[in-house]
Amino acid sequence: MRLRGSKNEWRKGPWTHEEDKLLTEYVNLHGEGNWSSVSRFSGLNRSGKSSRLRWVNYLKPGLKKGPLTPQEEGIIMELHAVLGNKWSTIASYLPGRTDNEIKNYWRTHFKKKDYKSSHNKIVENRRAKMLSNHQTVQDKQPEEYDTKSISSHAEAKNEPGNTTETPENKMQEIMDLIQNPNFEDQFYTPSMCQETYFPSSIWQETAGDDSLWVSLWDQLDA
DNA sequence: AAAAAGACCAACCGCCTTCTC
DNA sequence: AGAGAAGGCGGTTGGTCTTTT
Repeated sequence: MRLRGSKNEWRKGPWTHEEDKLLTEYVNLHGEGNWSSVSRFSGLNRSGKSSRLRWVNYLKPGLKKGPLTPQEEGIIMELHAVLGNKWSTIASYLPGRTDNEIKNYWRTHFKKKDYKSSHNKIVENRRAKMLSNHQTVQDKQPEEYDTKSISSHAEAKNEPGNTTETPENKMQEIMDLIQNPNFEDQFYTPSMCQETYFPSSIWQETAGDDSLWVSLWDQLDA
């Protein structure tokens, strides 16, 4: 059994330059992880949690500073329409951006009343089309994919009750697939920041005729 | 010029999952 | 196997800056 951490009161509030320096030195020396050891080895009076957060959201090399680009906004919008508030997942498709940053951005920009109705329409539209396309893929084109394909993945799961044909279950299944690492390997383009950043099998047919997206980006750019 | 409102963002909190012993 | 620690995540808060009235 590991020893409990000390009961000392951790410092809270904004980080100082000196604390940032100590944390950076610690990570450069010991690498990321072992956050609970930060205070012991660096002299910082910060909790491991706080240290990790500071590093991940602010100090980590490669983080982008400055406003999000229109492309990044678009990715956030679309991924949120599919994934919901899975900020860390969304952030994983935006190199240099953190989940906290995206979460903050979403709250201040897309949660506005003006955007809400548009976004809701997109969500509904996407989900409806995803469900219908997913069915088409399963019914008509299983041979198009290898062992990581949608149909084989569903079979491999072999979960009792996953054949229940409710929209909720189907949506859940699709979301499980999208979040599956193998699924990403199979269907996502190398760079999620390029023109196509969605699994082609599901999105291809919906992208072309979806005028909602175009009008939305026009609104955002206005 | 000053107060109020809104926007932005760093950081904390609590819960859940994973890991270690 | 189970308890506790550690890590990770999403929600929320509160302080600061900017814009509006």
